[in-house]
Amino acid sequence: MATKTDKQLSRRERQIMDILHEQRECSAHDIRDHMSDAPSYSTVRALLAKMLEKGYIENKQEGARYIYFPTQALGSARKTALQRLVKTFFGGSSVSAVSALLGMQSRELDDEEIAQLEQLIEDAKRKK
Amino acid sequence: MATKTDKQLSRRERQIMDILHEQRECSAHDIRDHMSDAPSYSTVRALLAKMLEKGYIENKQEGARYIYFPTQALGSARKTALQRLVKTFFGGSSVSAVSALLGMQSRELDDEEIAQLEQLIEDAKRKK
DNA sequence: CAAAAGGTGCTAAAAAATTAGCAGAAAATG
DNA sequence: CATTTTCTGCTAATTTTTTAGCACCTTTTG
Repeated sequence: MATKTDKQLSRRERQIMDILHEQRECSAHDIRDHMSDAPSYSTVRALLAKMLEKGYIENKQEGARYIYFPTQALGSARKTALQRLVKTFFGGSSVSAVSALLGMQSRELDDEEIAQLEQLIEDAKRKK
Repeated sequence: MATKTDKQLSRRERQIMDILHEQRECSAHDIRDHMSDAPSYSTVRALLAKMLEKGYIENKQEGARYIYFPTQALGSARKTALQRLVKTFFGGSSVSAVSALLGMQSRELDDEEIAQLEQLIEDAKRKK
């Protein structure tokens, strides 16, 4: 079954989707405020209307205005994004991607994060 | 200094960039063959010409035809892509992203990969 | 409760992206 | 070495995206 969401997003739509994923939910104004090269408010609303229609996002009434949020659950959006990235930039190797992620980390990891990572490897070992 | 490459890519341009990143280098035909919903050959070439002009990609003559490849080095392209993804989908936490990466891994990791991961953590610890 | 502020829906114009087609040059082929 | 094939450069048309503006409704505020 081909959902509406498999259509590719236009440049502005992608920009708005990214903001919604990062912020979880936003009013039209919030979104505009997060756009570095923001167009007019009217434009943002037109884009949101189109994205609603295409099914990328949903909205809920909150007091006087609408709050917008992505239709796709965060978990699956993350998964899709990661899969694409690993395929495109790392030849499909998750481990390479992990390596790059840890390597580019500027600040040091704190104890808790180290522990988390060790746990993840433990899990991977046990799964084997 | 604002490079040409900071402009956002259009839908088709992004599609082609992804293919070039994945394949490293391609002829116009190669690219078309990798597009699932490919337009005409003529169209692909027009897109490539525009991307050349904007500086996203470069080409080299190989025998009769041109071979295209991304201007940005693989390493920095990876870094940019990862940073965006971590920011957008994981609230800036690399460790969360690593967790998701390892978690969604369908097949088990082999011994070598486990060893690599352990080494990465060692490095992170020592850096601290 | 009148005025102002802030929100929405709809419409239409401007700009950008996407597309195909044709003419000509270079290489491959018999 | 003529013919066919393959590629390029250029042009122009179509489609999609992006944009602003207007008219109206709802809430806030003095």
